[in-house]
Amino acid sequence: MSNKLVLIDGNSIIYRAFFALPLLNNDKGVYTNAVYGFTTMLLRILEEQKPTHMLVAFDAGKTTFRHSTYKEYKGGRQKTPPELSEQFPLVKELLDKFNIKHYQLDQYEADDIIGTLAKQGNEQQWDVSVISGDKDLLQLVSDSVTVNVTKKGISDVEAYTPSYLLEKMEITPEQIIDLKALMGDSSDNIPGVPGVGEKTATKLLKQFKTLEEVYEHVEEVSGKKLKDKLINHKEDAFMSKELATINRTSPIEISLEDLVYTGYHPNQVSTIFKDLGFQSLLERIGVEGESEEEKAELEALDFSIVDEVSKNMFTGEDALVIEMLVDNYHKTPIEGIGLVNHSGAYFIPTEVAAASKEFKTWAEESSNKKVVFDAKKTLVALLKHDIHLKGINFDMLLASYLLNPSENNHDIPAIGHRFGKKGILFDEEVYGKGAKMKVPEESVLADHIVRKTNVLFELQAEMEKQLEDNEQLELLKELEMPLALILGEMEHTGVQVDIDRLEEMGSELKERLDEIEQRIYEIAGERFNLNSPKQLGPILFEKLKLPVIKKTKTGYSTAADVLEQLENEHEIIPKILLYRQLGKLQSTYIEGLLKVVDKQTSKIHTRFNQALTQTGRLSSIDPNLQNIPIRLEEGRKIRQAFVPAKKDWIMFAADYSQIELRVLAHIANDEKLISAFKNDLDIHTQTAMDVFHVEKDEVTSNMRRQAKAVNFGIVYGISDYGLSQNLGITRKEAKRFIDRYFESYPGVKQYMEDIVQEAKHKGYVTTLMKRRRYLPEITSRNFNLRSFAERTAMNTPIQGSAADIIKKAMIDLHEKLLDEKLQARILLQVHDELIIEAPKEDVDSLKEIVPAMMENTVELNVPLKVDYAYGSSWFDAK
DNA sequence: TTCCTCACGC
DNA sequence: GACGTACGTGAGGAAT
Repeated sequence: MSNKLVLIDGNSIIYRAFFALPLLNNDKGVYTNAVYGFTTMLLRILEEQKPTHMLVAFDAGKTTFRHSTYKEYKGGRQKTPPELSEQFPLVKELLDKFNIKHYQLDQYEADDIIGTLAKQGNEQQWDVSVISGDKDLLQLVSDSVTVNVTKKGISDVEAYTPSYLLEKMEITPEQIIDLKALMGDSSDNIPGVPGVGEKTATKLLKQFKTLEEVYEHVEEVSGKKLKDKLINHKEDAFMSKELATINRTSPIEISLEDLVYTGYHPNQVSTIFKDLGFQSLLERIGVEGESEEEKAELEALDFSIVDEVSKNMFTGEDALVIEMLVDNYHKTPIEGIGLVNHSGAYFIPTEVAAASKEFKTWAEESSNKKVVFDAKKTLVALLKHDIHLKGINFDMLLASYLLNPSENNHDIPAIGHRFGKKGILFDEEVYGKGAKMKVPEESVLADHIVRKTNVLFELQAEMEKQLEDNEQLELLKELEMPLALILGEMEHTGVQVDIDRLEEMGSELKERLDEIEQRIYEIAGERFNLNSPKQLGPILFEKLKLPVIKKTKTGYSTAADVLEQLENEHEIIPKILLYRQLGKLQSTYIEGLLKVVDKQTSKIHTRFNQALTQTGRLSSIDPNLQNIPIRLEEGRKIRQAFVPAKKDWIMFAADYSQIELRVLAHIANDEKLISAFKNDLDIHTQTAMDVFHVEKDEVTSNMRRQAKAVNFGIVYGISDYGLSQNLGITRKEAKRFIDRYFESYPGVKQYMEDIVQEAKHKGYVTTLMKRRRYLPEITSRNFNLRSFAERTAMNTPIQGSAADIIKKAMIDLHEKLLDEKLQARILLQVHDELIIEAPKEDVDSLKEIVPAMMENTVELNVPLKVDYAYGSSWFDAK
């Protein structure tokens, strides 16, 4: 088998990579973009070329033998940026891990090392491949030496063989040197002959073959000016030739045999990849058995697998982890339980804990403090085993969320890594993912769970300290943690669903949908997949020749706002809109809800995600009960299926009226806005009066609609563009509305300006209850990123404070219902409203209690106002 | 699986 | 003047 030698021009590739890629850095703040680019290139070469011998050559230092010929050689170059310099040692370290030789030689450049070895390889008739970003190296091309030059960026190379070179540049490899001699090279400061560029040089070489020949026959050169220049700069030309010539007999101290390459060990490489933060490359090197390997590296952790729980395992300050493999803890079995405290670490198999009286006693005693990860999940999971967990003292999930909501991974291993705890694997590494996910054998499972519990135990103090520094400890302990328990109860209680009612609506819908669908096919003259915008687009805009209003990345847009503009153009449009509307009801709400109803109890148990949104709001999943239709009557009927769990009970719904705008009035301390709310005016009408400068009775419904959209925009932090889309007006008009709004409410304008400054100064904004949102992009030079951050700075204190308020109201109300010994219970929260179920006879009490608790939970300089209603279903509570 | 488009709520 | 524009969840189709 013939040998394959790969020679890489290290400097050239690293420079290319550095300038081609954005300035990435890893979690330690080390710049890695050039290393990353170099590594991707390296991996590709290893895969594609399968070298038997390999070397990466580097330039040695400032001066080379060429400087004695011409001291200006490479003069005028920009200094290498420090962000790049620091990456060279990293590349060399990386090469060591790959078992790839690298070499540099004093007074010589990488080119010369490569030239010398390429020549040796050529003589041995090896297959030689050179990789560089520099076309100078093309002089090395021969039948057995291929030179690969990176094209723009580093992702692609162009392989030069003698014939390709001839085709592309119309010259031979040897002539590359002559070409350089004539045209020079500004990047290396090689002078060449002034006025001779690539075109002229190529022409001359085609005619005379070599530089020497050119000068021997210089009289035959056509064009007087060119001739004169050649004659006048003869010395420059020959010096340039000398400079451009790669030395193929450098005094290197290595031989071809030293370059033997036998492959790398993925584990050795994976360590440095992890240090550098090259997660995406780990897979590429096939670190499959990573969990096994990694585990071997983890320090052993002592723990016992418990077969009987005993009192003396507990200290009264214990970390507890309830492990489940699937996120839906309402219907997922517990895989095992971890317990760590000052005196020991334990793995308790689920059935051992479930059967243990000792465990239940410990768990239910509130004076036993528990450190947990995700109090709500822990609580709900144990409730299913009839264990009522009390005494939760710290919730790491919520703590991590409060410290930085923009962190999107809050599981224990991720938090552990962020806080420098390395002795832990990610769940995915232990359990696998997707179809390959499975429970490992008990010893592996137990080890992983105990490690997690250990991280939890060890990090509590540090995280509390950080929260304390941020003045957020109260937010955690007095707001989010108590709320978690209430949410847990709400989820566990669930909402009763009238399945028959849903199915009835479903079959009605099905009939109507079938009918509309058939009618649409008739009008279109063909059958197609109506749910596919990709298929619908051509039908509407090609076959029926409707005007194209908007395009998406993949074709014509058929979104509702587009179709609405075409409503009167063709009879098919309203039918499609109706089909979409009803189809949504059918698939998401009827079928979707039926899928998640507990067949035994006919109840739905959503999960409120308390550690997700950037503003502090909750979200609801599996199913989402925060987006049940209400705007259109047809959809609103879905709410008829949400009913009280018990006979003679009612649904009671209470919602804050304009809570965000009231919060804005308070935070901005805007006199006009405050007085509008103090006088309990219709805020949209008031805004219309102020923006359009009209009296109350002159406000038309259209003016009010526009004013409402402006208020909406203020609350949600949308841009002039967003407002223009909302109102179907131009961006300029939208901007005028916003300007007028600010003229009317100078306090609001001042607040908006101040909060942006504050965000720039501190790097974050806060809410009423000290929730934080970091906005690093507020200082970005990118207009979009910065604008977005600015709008976020304005909006988050408003939305976030409103979220704080309703959260506190839930705690107050929950406590009050207990105090009053009412059976009423909160079922759902939908951002500004609470859904409660209660016995009929509690209604009078609720009418008093609920608004009172919600309105008085905080005191602002405007009143909070709560509206309420009740009835025999959620639909009727309107 | 993952991405895109669409649609529902606040 | 560019850029791509409140936050969420979920369904279905299409490309991988």
